[in-house]
Amino acid sequence: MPVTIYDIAKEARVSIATVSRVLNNSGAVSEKTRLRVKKVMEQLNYTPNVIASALTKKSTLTLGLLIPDIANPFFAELARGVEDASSDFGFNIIMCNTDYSSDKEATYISLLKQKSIDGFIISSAYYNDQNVIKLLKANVPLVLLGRDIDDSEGLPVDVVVSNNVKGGYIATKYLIDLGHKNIACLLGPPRIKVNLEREKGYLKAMEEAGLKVCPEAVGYGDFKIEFGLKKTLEILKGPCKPTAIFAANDLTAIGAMRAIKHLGWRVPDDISVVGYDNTMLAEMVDPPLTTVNQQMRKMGYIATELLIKRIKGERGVGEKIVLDTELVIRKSTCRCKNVDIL
Amino acid sequence: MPVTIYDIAKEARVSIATVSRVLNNSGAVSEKTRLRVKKVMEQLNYTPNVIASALTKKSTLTLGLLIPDIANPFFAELARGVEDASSDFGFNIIMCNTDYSSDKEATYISLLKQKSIDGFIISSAYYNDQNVIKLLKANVPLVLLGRDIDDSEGLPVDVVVSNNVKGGYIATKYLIDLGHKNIACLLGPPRIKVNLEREKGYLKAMEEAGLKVCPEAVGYGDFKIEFGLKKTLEILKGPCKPTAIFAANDLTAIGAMRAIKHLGWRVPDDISVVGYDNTMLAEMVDPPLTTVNQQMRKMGYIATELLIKRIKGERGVGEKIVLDTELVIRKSTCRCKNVDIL
DNA sequence: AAGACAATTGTAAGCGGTTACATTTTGTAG
DNA sequence: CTACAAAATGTAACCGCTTACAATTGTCTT
Repeated sequence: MPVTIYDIAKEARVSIATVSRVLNNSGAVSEKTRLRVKKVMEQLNYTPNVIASALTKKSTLTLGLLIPDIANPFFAELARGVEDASSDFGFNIIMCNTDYSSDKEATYISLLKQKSIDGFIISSAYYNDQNVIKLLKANVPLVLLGRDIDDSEGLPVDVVVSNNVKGGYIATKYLIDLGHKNIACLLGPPRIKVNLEREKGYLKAMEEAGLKVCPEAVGYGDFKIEFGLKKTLEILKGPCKPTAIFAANDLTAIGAMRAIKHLGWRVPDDISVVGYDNTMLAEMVDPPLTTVNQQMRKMGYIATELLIKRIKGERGVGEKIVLDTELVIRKSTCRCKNVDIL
Repeated sequence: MPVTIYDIAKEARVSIATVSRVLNNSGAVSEKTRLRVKKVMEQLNYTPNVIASALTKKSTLTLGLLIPDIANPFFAELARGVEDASSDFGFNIIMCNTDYSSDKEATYISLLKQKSIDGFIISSAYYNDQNVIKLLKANVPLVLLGRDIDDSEGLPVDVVVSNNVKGGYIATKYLIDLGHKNIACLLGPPRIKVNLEREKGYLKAMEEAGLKVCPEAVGYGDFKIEFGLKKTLEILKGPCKPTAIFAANDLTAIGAMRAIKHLGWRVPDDISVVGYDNTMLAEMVDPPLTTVNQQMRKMGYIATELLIKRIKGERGVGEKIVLDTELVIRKSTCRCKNVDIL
């Protein structure tokens, strides 16, 4: 039913090889026949069948995007950047939600391989993600987005992340500069490297300022509101009595703010809160959240660009691109008033 | 390099036809050989090439999802439902952001057709979307998600939407019951049918209560914060002086709240605001937004289920499924205190 | 005008499966 | 033990396109 190169060939009185040549701008075709073939294609409203060409060329112009959850604004932003780049370069993306599960990730990967996708954009990697390692060993083109693995150096992976150590550092430093000395730190899952890095930044700032870290006031969780809420309640009821909280993402920070309000305190007057990510939520909560901005869309875009270049064979060794982070100061932070802690 | 049915056939001492039969559970294969072939597949770690089979079977187990913007939480939720269902039924989804542009939509559609996807989930349709009409005429399986077109009846389309008339009605009715008589209404683009429907619900509630609608207090926009902000400023500075605002999505409502605060009024004490969608934003803004809940994830899931059934030939005529909407009451609304309007 | 070489164009064999149809095996009634 | 239908298996064409290689045509030299 649909028109094929055979139809074009017949109508233009050439062989299918010639049709294929004008289709791919490959091989030598005289200008005269090229035009004739093109005209026939127009007339017959021909569109090439990507599946058929994929069978021999092994390229589907399709990429797989593995993220934990598209309903999470952070990943939605990344995904948007990825899709924008894909579209700009003539690729499409298949979106997969792994829900932080290695098994789901593995299932998707095997499915997508069967579909001959050209490469993977992986944003769900744990620091020692076996799925990723396996892909790399099998020499499958991929790029790590937002999350690095442990020994990416030496391997031909491109990694696009943002400067998490700096992010943790500037957030904490800002609180310290405001006079806070007792600062809690709510992190995401330790299996995700960014959390270790943000913690590192936090610790560095604390150490530089000669401040002690209260062990009960540092905790790993799961990046969700509930965690921020519960952990903050726990911390505030415990021995540490922090005057400020640094949370490793906006959702956790929002949970922290709720907990504070729930206990009858005020943000920022009694306790300052800094978040991380600068999702659209940050400017909408009350008070608007001071937070570390990551260039999520840009990260997604750049990662995809790199992957496509790799697929096209334009890249050899792997590279790690670190995008800058910066603090966006809003209303959830203020000078420390709680002097009884000093 | 990769193992094919030929390898399996040779190793299991059968023909490729038999291998294909056990692969698809089609045709008659004796239990004995079936087991033998399966074992060889295991041993050789065989995975079928979807592309090759797609060439003859014309099925790629892949669906196209067309949405305006994945970074918009509303569509992200829909997309999550869609992807969940796809995954449950063994399909994958290709995500496309149309940015509300018919041209972009058309481009994606033609690209995806070349890739032989099995069907479309379209959530970006204007009420008279020509792209959709064309697809329907070409008999391409598709389902409309969240947005209906004008004359979907009679055509073999499945449509999954939520009850927008009711949504507009209950939101407005609630405000009326709180004593508000002068209620503004901020709508999205009139080219999207849901806005007409929500307006219809609004008008119905107003009429039933015998209230007059102030023409300057009703306006179409673009579903964004900025619109809510600007339009609200305009309305509040105009002749209408409403005591409550019904906005056709949460972002617009948030914009309206900003405008109100900007003018030095308070929400809800001076002006009540109701939103629409119940995105996660609604519970995070200050004050938490009273809004109409739509079952977005469920909508996405059901739509995808229907599409897959249609692809499998299990459905004939089109059906329109209308999911219920309900009001979620939070803190952005209260009894009307502004008596000088009466 | 013939020969040499380059530029075009065509032929046919895949790519990895599916499937109609032919062939062989098996099972069972007579 | 035949005879014959049913079950199992094999053969080969095809899906729509790419591409190595062969064949043809065109251009220039001498």
